[in-house]
Amino acid sequence: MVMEIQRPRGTRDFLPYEMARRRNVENRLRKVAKHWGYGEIKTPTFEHIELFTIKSGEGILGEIYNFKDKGEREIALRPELTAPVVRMYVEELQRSPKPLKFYYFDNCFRYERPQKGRFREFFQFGVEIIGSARPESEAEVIALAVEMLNSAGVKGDLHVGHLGIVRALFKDIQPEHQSKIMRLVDKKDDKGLEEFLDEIRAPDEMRGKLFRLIGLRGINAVHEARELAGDIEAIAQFETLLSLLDVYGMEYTVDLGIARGLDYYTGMVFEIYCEGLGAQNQVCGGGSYRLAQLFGGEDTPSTGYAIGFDRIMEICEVAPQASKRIVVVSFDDTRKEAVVIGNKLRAHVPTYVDVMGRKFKDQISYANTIGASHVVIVGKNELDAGKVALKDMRTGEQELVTVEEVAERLKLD
RNA sequence: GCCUGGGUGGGGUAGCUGGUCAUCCUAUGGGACUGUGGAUCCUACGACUCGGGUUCAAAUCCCGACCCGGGCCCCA
Repeated sequence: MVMEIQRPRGTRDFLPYEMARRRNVENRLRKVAKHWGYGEIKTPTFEHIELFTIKSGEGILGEIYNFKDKGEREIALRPELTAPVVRMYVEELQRSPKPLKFYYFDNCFRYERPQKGRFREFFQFGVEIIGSARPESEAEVIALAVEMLNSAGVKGDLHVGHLGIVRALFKDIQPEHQSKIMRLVDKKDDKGLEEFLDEIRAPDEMRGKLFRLIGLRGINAVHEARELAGDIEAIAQFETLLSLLDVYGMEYTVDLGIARGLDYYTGMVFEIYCEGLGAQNQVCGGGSYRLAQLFGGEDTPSTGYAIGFDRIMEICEVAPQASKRIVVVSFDDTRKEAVVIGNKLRAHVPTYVDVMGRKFKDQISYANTIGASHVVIVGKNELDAGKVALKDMRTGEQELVTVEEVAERLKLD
């Protein structure tokens, strides 16, 4: 008795139909990224674990898939792709012309409890723009994210915030306390936040401003934020960003309560939410960050985001691209000719030739079962005329043509 | 990590107040119809997630593990 081996928890097999859907959506996203001038990159599936432990934040740590390799190195399967991209930049691209614009589509790994829209191996389609701290690049990145989602037929709610504004309030507090505060803000855990502020004896004035600030929403938020935080650089930049988003024609909600789970964000942050995903309603998240310095490079501002590809697949209604395919059917005395003809047709259109030793009728029946659009009949009668019979499976009509004509008519665009 | 619902052939199901050989549909292989598909008929294949426990007897009751779904947390 052998044990049946199952796939590990939180992983998936993708069958042909689902893969066709995924490729379809993937190609749409790629096309948009390409047209906006972003170049595809690929980084290793695993990295040294420090790359992710340095600055990704507590949240990520417990979720990392890690192991020691045979050379005793601590290795981690990547839980996300921003850190690897910045590592790559520091390692080999610091002296290239700015800004650098990259996109990637790859699998990531997190040890979490699987749920709807959440897996242990999942796919992110992401974008990073490196070398610009300007609101122009932030606006472009956000617009690109929305455009990509649109291309997949996904409509989401865009929320935009700015960590620099909130952080300016407590710039005198220790960094560890700051990130703890941001986490509480992110969770919208007002009670926990109050308790923590008590604990570190935060000044009353700051507390009041903080609570009002993170509650700010909508168009007047910037104006009110200025009254609360003063006329600081971050607000001016945020204001410019918002006006640029207007230029792009974006619809958005200002939300200064966005904090994000990864600790490396420093400026603009945004999230896009969608219906129909249960608890995992976020399909895209990103912002501006500074990571290069941490990885031994020069301080370099960057902006990026990642789209939860699997979540998009969950809600978008994209079907696989209709695939043409034909079946070559033959008789016992024409099987070899059928192989030759099948080979010619394969250069132009997906072609099936019987490999089951089936009889003529069953071959046609099979063609019907797999939804072939056409059948090419290779029989003695047809061959004697130097032709084959092309049968349209939908109409049932059939005509005598040459192999070249079949190729010409059915070839892929 | 926490709370909650659930696991019967490849897919979908009946049985689940313990008791013939576990039901039916579908899919798949083979066959009949013998150079023209979807139908029909015959046939083959194939399951109680795993491990303990209770019992004369467990798919059925109990416990645990594993896996799946939903929620919390976190995040994409």
